[in-house]
Amino acid sequence: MACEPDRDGAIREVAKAYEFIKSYQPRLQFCDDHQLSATTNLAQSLLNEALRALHLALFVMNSESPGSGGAESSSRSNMPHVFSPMSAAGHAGGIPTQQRKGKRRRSTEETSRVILTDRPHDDGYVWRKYGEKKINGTHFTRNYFRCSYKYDSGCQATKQIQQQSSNDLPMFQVTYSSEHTCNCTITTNEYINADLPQLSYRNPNGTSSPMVDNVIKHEQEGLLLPPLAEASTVLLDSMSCQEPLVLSDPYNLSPNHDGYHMTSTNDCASFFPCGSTDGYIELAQMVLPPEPLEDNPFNDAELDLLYNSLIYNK
DNA sequence: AAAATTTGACCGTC
DNA sequence: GACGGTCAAATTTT
Repeated sequence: MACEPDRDGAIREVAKAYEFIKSYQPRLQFCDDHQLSATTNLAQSLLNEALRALHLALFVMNSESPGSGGAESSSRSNMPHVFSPMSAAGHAGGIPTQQRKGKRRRSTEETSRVILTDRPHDDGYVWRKYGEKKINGTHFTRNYFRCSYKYDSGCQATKQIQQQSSNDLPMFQVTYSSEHTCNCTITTNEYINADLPQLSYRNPNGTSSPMVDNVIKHEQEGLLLPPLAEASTVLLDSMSCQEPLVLSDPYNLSPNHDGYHMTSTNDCASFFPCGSTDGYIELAQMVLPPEPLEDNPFNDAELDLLYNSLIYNK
């Protein structure tokens, strides 16, 4: 893939930022819950989010390295993160001529979007699982979902969930195909109470565990983490191999007439253009503090380095 | 009993 | 023939 000319250098920079933040994080953990100031809380949240984002970035970048020998690298079907509607499903360019059992491969005209997330169900729609397959060259099965209102509203939206890693925070590649025509989104509360499709994930030790989205589990257990520290999603440009965007949890993927837009529950968000041109996503919000933090362990240059590492992989 | 999931079979594409 | 997306009967869950 034709990305950065110096990939190893970029990986080193991200790894450096990761280690830098990691080393400074304990400085913000001296306060107990009662002493936790808003500033420290925000800083801790930012650190958590930055660590998670950098971890994700490293994961993606290492996975993309040709011949890197990463844990997930293997044969053709376990392709790196060059997610393209053309290549992801091995399209042949023909529209299926029959509606019989077993019809497959979608046409090239059909829209698909690919994201990398640790919360594959958190998209505001109700899905029903209709299949599961062991895919060649991958360690995990691929799960197939259709819109629950397929037969009520004729909605043709489907998605595939493929676990990508078996880390403590398992990551999933989610491929959406076809747009929803059902207008059947659910609210956050409805989502929390909804029956979610069953999806298990593999732990590092190889055992299988039920997959429960973090936000649901935390709310059910009464454990509310700082909102910025919940989870991350990487939106992968499906056409141009642009750098992935790392999004923090307050962002919701919600449908609009064009597909999806991102909304934020955080007031101190800024808008940053994203280079994607395929209509998949054109604008991303990057959370920034409203003003310099007191006791901020980073100087401006370091923050610039972190920011550039996150956004541009510089 | 109804709804949801599982799983083997089917079938188009490569 | 291999692969993988979908179907649908069987099974499980609610």
